[in-house]
Amino acid sequence: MAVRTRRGEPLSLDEIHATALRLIDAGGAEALSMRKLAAELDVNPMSLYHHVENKTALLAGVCGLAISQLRLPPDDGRPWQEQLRALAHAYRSLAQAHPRLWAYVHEHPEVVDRKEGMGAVLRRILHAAGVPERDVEATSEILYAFVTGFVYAETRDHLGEHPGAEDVDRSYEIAIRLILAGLASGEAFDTQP
Amino acid sequence: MAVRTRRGEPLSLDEIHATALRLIDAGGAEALSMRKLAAELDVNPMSLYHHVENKTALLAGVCGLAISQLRLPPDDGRPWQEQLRALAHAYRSLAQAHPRLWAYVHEHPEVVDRKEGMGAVLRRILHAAGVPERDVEATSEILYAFVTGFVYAETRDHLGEHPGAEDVDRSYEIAIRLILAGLASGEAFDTQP
DNA sequence: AGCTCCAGCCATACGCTGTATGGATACGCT
DNA sequence: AGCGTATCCATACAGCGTATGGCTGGAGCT
Repeated sequence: MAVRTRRGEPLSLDEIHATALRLIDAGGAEALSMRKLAAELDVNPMSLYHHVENKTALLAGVCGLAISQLRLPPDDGRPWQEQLRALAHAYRSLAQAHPRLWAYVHEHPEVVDRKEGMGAVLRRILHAAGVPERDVEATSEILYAFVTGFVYAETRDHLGEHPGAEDVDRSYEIAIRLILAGLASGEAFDTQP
Repeated sequence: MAVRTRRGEPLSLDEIHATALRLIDAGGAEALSMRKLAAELDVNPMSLYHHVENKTALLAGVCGLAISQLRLPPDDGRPWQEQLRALAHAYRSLAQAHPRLWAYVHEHPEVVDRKEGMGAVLRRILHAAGVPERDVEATSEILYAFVTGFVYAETRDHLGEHPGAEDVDRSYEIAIRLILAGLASGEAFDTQP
């Protein structure tokens, strides 16, 4: 079952994912090529294809690995405002841990299943916030878009230059409060009963 | 000055931009290649480089052409809410006119100068909305991120399947109202004087 | 008229990409 | 002993952006 490889140990999927993530962190997803990855692993490029279907599957795997790190806030008794803050914070932390990978995620939203995990928690919170039932789904999509839009822009800028973490955090605070106040007002949902 | 070309007329930058936009509308920016574009124009690939520095410059040109279509709402006396709606609407219309090109714009924000046009109008409106001076800049960036995030998601989904334009417009209405209510509340800006 | 200049166009080539195809190797199992 | 199979590798193909350099033929000048 084992073939004498030019390196010691045979390849493993985890090792592939880990090195791919390293390369992406260093140079972005567009700097990742199967050949460079193979070189990094001291392996023939084609060997990768025995562990991974193709490059997009590889990238999906790496993204899934990162997403699985997301720690969703539990449904404790805290007010919905705090729970929403916690959820946004968890998402933002994830993005900040691997900004370049997250750029890829933003550009390929299909790798993250919004129906799962995150989406459910978000809908629960919106329900608690008094959003009318028929608008919970749409509002969930909207807030997801707002947060991803903000975090995308933030991580992008952050890669370029460092404008002072204080300003950034203040911006983040303003953004969150805008959303909370908008939700709390209830003015967004009263077109017809 | 003119060389017998394999087609009749010599190439022009406008013609290049127009056909590039057509190809992008049809298959997205990633389906645009210099060779395909040249074939479409019945010209040798290298001929393009006498009118365009390279591919990214070409894409920037096409984007700029689209962006120049943006009709910024004038500073009439209307309340800031309506002006903000108008601005968002203008932006959204632009994206909907060329969704696939806009996907590229979202993924390469550097092609659009936020300091210019759009940004100035947005800051003016926020000022009228009573946003404290020191937070106008940050809030402008935030709203820009919110709107682009929403429009990006919307145009993306819209490319996949057609979930009914009514739902989409209702979502858009909710999103706008969320922002307006959040701004109107003033709760986002009272950390310290 | 003859000259140069050069804008516009094209042919060739290089290094890069993802991956289809098929062959080599070496272990576990019967 | 021999087979199945998991893993790895060599070669090759089509496509990409573009560097380099050569051709052509009108414009402008002497």
